[in-house]
Amino acid sequence: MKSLIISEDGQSVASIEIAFPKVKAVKFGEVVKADDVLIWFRLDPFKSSKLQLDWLIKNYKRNKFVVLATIPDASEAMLAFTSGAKAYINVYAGDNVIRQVAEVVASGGNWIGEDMMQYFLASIRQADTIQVEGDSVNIQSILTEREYEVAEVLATGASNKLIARQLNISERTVKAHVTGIFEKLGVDDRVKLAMLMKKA
Amino acid sequence: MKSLIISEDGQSVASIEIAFPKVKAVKFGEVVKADDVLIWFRLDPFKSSKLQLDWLIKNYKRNKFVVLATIPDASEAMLAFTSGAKAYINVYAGDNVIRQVAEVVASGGNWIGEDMMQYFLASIRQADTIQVEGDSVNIQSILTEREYEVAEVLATGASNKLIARQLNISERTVKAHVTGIFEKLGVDDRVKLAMLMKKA
DNA sequence: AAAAATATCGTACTGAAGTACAGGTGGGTA
DNA sequence: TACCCACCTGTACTTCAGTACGATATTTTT
Repeated sequence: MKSLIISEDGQSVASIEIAFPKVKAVKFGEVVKADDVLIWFRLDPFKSSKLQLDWLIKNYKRNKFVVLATIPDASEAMLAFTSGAKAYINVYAGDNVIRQVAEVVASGGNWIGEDMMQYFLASIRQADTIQVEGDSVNIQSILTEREYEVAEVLATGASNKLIARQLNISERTVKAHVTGIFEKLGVDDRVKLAMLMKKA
Repeated sequence: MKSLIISEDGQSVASIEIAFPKVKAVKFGEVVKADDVLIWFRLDPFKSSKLQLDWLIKNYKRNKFVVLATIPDASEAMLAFTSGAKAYINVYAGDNVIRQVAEVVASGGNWIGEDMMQYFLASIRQADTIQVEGDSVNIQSILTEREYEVAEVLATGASNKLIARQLNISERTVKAHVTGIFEKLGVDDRVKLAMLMKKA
């Protein structure tokens, strides 16, 4: 897979040059028609990340791309990934990292650095925990198995009747579980419970 | 970095053998003291993933590890990553992927397949968008200002009465807005709305 | 200027949510 | 054995959510 650098000023990136001596570089705004080309997109730190990415995905719909950040930042990374980036790396990453990322992306993977990984995990873990006296406690561990099942279905927006049907118990029993859950988690209505349960 | 395979029966894994001919394999339960060794941990599909991973991180605290799954599954992957795995791949992955993963992990990265990436993003993505005829549309842009305000307060778990007090309008008006919101977003109860509004 | 969208509020109704009394069974532990 | 816990169910009640009619006033769009 060939590589193409896109940056504000059309300048190249040293480490990519080392990894792929034949790499070309174009200015932000230029559109080069070429499938099967991996884009290395260098974000201009002085312009809106969102606008730059919007332009990229609009004009390079078919291409896989990697975002190069001058000052890596979790929320910018999130934006990059949700825009479809296959990797988000520091523009000063070494050529070995560049080669690695290129390989990973070419074979369908995503490259994620340790920081971003922590960020991802923190966001997801959070969804499943509540704060009890300062400690974050796993919801699953303080609910009984059945209660957790009820909570899971409830969090999809299901009514008590639906939950009952889904778990093959009476609506009354569902209510009993729900009440138990409320007490344990310290909430008083199903919306708050759903928010606590929210994962995906 | 050396490699070590750990599996239920102590059997090796073909593609890893190809990638790293000198790889050793030990049975689940055995503890081999060795720093700077990358563990390839093959999960037994017939036993609890959690218990297996708990054992691993207890006995191989210092080692980086990659989880090999027989039947890859998002929640198992989540478990693997939250347990500290650097990658989660199919046990039948080719030797090229194995080599790649080893490199990525050795240099401090995490390897994530496309499916898992989607799962991650779905969990974290600003839940501020909904799918309308395939496109993801920003909720804020399709609700009126007032409706969005109502939706925001509602998503904190507030009752209609509370929302009314908070926005200085009557409960009846809140209901009117809520009904309007439901229609626009295609939901029929406040729990589902709250889920749409929930941010990471 | 007419039409459409927005924001506000009223009454009345149905059905669901949530709680307050109950009660029963089975499994594990002190 | 006695007790606790998880799980299940019932009736009855109050409160809330959501909808179905309704309405008026203001602003924006056509």
